[in-house]
Amino acid sequence: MSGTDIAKAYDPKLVEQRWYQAWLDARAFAGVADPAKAPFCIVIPPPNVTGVLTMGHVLNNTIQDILTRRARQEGKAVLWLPGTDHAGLATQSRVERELKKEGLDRRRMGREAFFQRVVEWRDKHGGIIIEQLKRLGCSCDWSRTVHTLDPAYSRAVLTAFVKLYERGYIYRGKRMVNWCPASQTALSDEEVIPKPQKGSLYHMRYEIVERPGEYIQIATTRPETLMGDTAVAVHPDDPRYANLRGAHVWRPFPRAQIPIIFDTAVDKDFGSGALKVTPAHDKVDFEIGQRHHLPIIEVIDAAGKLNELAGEEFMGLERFKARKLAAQKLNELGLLIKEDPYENNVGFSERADVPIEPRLSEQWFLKYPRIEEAKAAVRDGHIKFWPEHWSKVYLNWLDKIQDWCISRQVWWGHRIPVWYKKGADRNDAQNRHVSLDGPPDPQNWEQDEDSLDTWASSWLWPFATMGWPAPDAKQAQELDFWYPTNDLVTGPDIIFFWVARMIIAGLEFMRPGESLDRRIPFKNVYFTGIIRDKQGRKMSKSLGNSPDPLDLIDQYGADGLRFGTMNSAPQGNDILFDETNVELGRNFCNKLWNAARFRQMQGPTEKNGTIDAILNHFDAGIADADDQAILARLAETLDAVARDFAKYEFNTATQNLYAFFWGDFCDWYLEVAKARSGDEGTLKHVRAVQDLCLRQFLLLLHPFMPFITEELWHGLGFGAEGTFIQNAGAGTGAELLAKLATVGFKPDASAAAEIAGLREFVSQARALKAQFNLAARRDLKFALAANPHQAGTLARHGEKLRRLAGAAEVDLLAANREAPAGAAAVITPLGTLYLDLAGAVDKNAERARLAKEIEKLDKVIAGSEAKLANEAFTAKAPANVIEGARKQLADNQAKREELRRLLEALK
RNA sequence: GGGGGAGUAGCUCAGUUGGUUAGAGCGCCUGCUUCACACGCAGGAGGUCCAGGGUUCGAGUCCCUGCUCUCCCACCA
Repeated sequence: MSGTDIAKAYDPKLVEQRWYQAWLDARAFAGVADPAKAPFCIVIPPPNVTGVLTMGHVLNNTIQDILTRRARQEGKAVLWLPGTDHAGLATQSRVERELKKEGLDRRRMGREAFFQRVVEWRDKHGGIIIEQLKRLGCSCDWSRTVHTLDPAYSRAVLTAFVKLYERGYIYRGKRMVNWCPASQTALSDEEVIPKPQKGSLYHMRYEIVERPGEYIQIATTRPETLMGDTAVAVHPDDPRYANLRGAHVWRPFPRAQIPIIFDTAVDKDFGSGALKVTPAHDKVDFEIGQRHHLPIIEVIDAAGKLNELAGEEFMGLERFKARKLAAQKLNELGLLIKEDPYENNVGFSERADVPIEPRLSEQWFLKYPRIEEAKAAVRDGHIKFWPEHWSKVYLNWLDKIQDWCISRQVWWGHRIPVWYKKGADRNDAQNRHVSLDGPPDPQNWEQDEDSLDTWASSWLWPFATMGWPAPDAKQAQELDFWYPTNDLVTGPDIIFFWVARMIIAGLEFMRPGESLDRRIPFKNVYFTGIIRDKQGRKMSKSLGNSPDPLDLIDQYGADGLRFGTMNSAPQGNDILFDETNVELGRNFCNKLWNAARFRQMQGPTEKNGTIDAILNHFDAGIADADDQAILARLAETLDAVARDFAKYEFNTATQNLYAFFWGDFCDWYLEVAKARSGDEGTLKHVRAVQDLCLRQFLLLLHPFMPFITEELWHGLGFGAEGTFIQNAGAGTGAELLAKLATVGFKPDASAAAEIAGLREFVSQARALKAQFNLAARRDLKFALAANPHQAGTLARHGEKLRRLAGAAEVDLLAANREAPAGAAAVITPLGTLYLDLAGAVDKNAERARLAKEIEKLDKVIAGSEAKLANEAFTAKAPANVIEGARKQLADNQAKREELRRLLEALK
């Protein structure tokens, strides 16, 4: 911006792209590991490379950008390391959908061809999100962008696998997994979404072998699995079945004897208290089966169809059709007692949205290392969680942690680096080869078909992005410099998926033998809330309730979106998204823009306006209470925002910024400045105060609104050519006051109170005018019966008061002079203010108003009197509280006296 | 079932270690082209701080009980 031809309204489109390009051209975001500076590093939670920006990303990345920009301002060596995630199953599913349209199938294409196809798809659709993050203003070091399937990163992932295998943490096992029959892969517990389903509870009966004609009653929702039953279980304390120890029942089809067993996992109070046990198709049943050494009979195959073990009638039948048929058969055999409607929770595959099938499968598992250390790291405060309460959730999970199934039947990912001797037993470790590059004689081996869970790659993010495990010389120095990283900013929904696992990985792999503080991956974890719509629903594509952040940027500007989002996001709370918040941010940009315009209209600003340069025009002799008050507020705000940063309270920070700039600087100080049109010296001085406020405020605001602050920083001449605002610090309140002291400015503690009084006075005067529908009039005469100690105030601030109140005159009444006849009156901190209406006052209405005010005061005074009359209060309350109460009482009493006098005068 | 979080103005939320008469933005009502800004200015209405106990001289704030909403985990076949 330059000269006087500045647009009336701020147009972010003209500014944002230009500055972002300038930052990129200057490599302003490059992380330089400068040992002379304190390190500050954030690694981005890698978004899905083919994803697009959501409001969740906006929240998350705005916070990260705020932290990194503030750190640069503080003179730290800053690295915000970006990257993307290959999102294994999600991406593979999308490409498979495309293939289906073309009539293709990944199995027929073969692994290599399919992988290549996904690579092409990724390269075509990937990276959009990176460009979108740039639109938001994110100051990542893009030259370091990492993708989880990059060669170096992939080697890190496989290295971790090999190391953990060698250390005995990884094993292959037949275990119950959440099998998705649609995608034909195992899912982690976290990828299974329980949904309430309406179905039936089938009550059936099995005949007791040892007592023909006697039956045991069993309830089940899944009769289609009964062919895989290998026992019936009851609770050992259940008196109804105590006499059945050692007994057996007849499984109706295929007809076979199966034992009655006793296990505490059975709920006595559910149904009849007897449970059919199908170890192959239910997690709990599998565990019971293990305890009782039951055989495992799989009757459902990978596609969710029944197999030959289920019997001829069921073979090939889809599982839900089989359910109907099984019920029908039971009924025909007279074994189905009843079928009740029943609602229960069924686990659904998050991606394919079909009921998962608990299924035994050969999988790779990780037994987590370092669990105790991972707990200690958070419990003992080496890693701080914000808000703190998430640490309970974290510790709770680690207490009940289960082995992690890390293999996925997916091709888009890191293929498990295990080879099996051709034709040999894969479960015999003798027949395996585990290494990064495979066996020397590959013709004799075949590699495991599975790939690793995506989280088994991203859990290495804080160090594998920096060159681990094979850093070159430069990387080694940087890893040493920036690890552990400072802050991690993420959603609490991935506290187990990602955060906990990164902690474990860091402790296991980084700097073996060194202290906990050196091995943890980050020092602070800030958990954002979840952005919801106005009805409190999670934002989702299917609901269509998620606004497109890019539309919002087009409409309101990136700064407006950022500020509005932060302003409405208190720490630890979910955010109900409301576009009016973004509007608030946009409006604030405009306010800032216009305050700068106003300043420029008063005269040119200096080039390279440092604080010292500005202070050349500051005249301590001219400085009055308004200057005192605004500079004190500026100093306060610098410190308040610093405190907010220390506590990660970004919404409090935006509120402090907003209140200072709009409420104090614009609403009061700039208005007052308009009235201080004395000599050239006064003008220069007042401009200097404005410049100080604008300069320090732009610095303080910059992390929240990077574009407009950069624009104004240069437009107002504060920044030298080729420099950026992110490299200048806002400083503390004390530093500002110290600078001011060098030009003879001494803080005056009473100034703030005096200005508060003036503001109240002006407000009262305006209200008085409004009461008589005279708000727009500027030719009215006021008279003030000043309080004794306020007589000088009017003299000092008369010009300002007249201008702000819109008064032609404010007469100072002599102590003994009568108030004008027929005037309306209001009590202000300066004294009683009369508005001369020359008899136009409705006396009855005025009396009613005064009486009402007196009545209100009566109540307050009565409360104060009662409190002060209470000996317990005067004996126990601290002196300053008692003093405050006394003063309040005295003030109110005096005010009431004056009101009574005014009432009397109206008679 | 286990563990969190939250109930304050019509809406979304602040409210420091308990201490004057509980605040902001939006919305609403009234007025205003006042020489930066109508994305603005000015004035105003609007509150049983979920309910009931308790601690205290004093509770929106601390404790207990209950109610409502919400999230996470484990899930009853």
